[in-house]
Amino acid sequence: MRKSVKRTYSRYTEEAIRLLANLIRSARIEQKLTAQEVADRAGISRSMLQRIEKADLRCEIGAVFEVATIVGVSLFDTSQSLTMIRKEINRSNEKLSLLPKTVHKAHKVVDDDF
Amino acid sequence: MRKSVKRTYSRYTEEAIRLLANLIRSARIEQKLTAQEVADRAGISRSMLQRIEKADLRCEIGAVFEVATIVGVSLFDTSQSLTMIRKEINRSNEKLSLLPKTVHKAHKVVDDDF
DNA sequence: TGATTTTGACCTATATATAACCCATAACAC
DNA sequence: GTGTTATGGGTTATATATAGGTCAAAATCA
Repeated sequence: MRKSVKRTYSRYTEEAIRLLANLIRSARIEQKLTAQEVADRAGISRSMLQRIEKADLRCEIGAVFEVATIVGVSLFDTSQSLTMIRKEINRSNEKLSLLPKTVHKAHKVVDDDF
Repeated sequence: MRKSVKRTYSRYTEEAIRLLANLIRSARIEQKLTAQEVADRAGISRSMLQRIEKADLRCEIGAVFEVATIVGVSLFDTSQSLTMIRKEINRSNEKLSLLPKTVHKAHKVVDDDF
């Protein structure tokens, strides 16, 4: 079953996406690309691009990132290139392999006997 | 009407989201937070968090960013704080106000009369 | 100015994502 | 080792996002 979904977001989340949306729109206009053009290239509908540029929080992250890539907005400042981002992925994979696989909370050792 | 959606993504998009997913999982485990805990805090289901950590491209960007925020992964290197990100938003708003509102392609001046 | 194009805001039918289960197994703590 | 919890991988009913369309208004350009 599914409950009706009503999300809340932190201020930081909202504004981060707001910034990303603004950057995307700026970049598109600077490059004189029509909304329809970008939508076509990204494989999405124009109405979807509208939502992305309006910072709609419920857009698919893949669609948003794809549009960002198309208009030239880099997602990670540290890694604007594919090779850079791959290095970062490798680093994170190494790190993950060293970390425990699961997180365990302390047993609920019923310590209430005093 | 709606056509069946089959998306394609650039390599860069895929790997950027892969990196983000890895960073999220690392951060969660480092902080000894259970998947269920993070999901609850983010207001999403555990299965959704699983998809986020597996770099599923079709997750809502709001949910992904919210989880990132919760476990402490900064979205923009340049702006880890709310005040910083707001400055960036202001800058982008100024920029947008200076840009043309729409993009126009050259008229298809039917120049085929020669 | 007028011609042309882009955009924003709707709407609808349908494909799809989602929450909430379940279960088996893995991982950890002791 | 045992006991406990976390996780991965499914399934299902339903809420919701999506593509695709329309229309009017705004913006650009000659």
